[in-house]
Amino acid sequence: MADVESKTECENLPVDAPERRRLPPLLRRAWYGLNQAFRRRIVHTGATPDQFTALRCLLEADTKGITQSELTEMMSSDPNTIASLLERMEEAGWIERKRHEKDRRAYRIKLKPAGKRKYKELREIAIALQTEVLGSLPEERREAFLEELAMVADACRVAAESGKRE
Amino acid sequence: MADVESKTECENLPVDAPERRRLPPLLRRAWYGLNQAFRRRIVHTGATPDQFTALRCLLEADTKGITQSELTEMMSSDPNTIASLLERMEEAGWIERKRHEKDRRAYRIKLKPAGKRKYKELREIAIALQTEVLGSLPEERREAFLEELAMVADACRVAAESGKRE
DNA sequence: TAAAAATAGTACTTATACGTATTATTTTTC
DNA sequence: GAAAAATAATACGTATAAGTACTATTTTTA
Repeated sequence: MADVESKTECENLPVDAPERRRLPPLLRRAWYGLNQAFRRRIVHTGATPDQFTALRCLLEADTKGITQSELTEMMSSDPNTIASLLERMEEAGWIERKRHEKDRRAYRIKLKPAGKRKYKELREIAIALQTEVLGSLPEERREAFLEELAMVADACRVAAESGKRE
Repeated sequence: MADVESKTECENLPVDAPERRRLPPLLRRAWYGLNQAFRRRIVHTGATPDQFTALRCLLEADTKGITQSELTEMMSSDPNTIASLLERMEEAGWIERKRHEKDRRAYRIKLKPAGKRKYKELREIAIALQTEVLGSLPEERREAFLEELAMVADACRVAAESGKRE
């Protein structure tokens, strides 16, 4: 792995040297910052960032209603986390869970009208924030950046899956 | 269906259309995936990803020892979270907290030898993972990507700070 | 088709995120 | 220089992340 002489000057430093930009701290800063900003902007609605993410996934999914497993996958999350998330959302009256007609182990999660209204309310705020944050990049770089971020995100998922049960 | 004139075809879709790449889900996927992968690879060491982050910050900081507030800032975290994190790390014998000699409200957090050893052990694994994930990008794009991610991360922090107490 | 393996979801646990309130101390202000 | 404001850390509460173990059900396999 140790190559390089003639590239940029940082290439001779270890990948985790404090002087270099490092992926994990940057991802952490970006995600925590975005999440905090969003939480603070929506606290008056009674929703949390994760609840918004769940509402979005449900709205964009099949109208028949997806299962908790499918939502877990869509949210890059964990079955336990999703179960308690949905429990609170059901109490709030935003969703309902009905037994799957083909597989009685599973539920179909469906958005209720109150959930759709809540989503619309939150979406405006989310779009404004996203636009604000992406505005920090030159416009001609935005699509390429998202493309590269998608590649990195996929690589992270692959790394996570590979270590699953060893 | 509104279609395109001058830009790329996606530019007429709302920024949050499911067909487009969207910053928040991508950041979520990347961060959660990276964190999960790292957690699974270090579980045998008895440490968690956040504990590693704290160890790294402490090691790279002033040898006199930083305060909890400073660590909170460095980790983009919260004073409460840091307090309980450090409590566990102190029990594990990796750090110690001494009263600050100038400001008796504050502590100086110092790495103990066991903490330094633990960090060295974890660092190898962290570097391998980071290299693996960044390897998903063409080499000539990596520095620019990190640069742009830093800009986005800063914008996220600014957005989070601006909504702090309103 | 009966036993084994896989899957959907829950219960319980620990770690983290972060909000509000409180205490101890320092800094600011009048 | 004393009261007011700010700051460092803690206590307590709720939400989320994710692991292990468990139940109920479905699918696979022998």
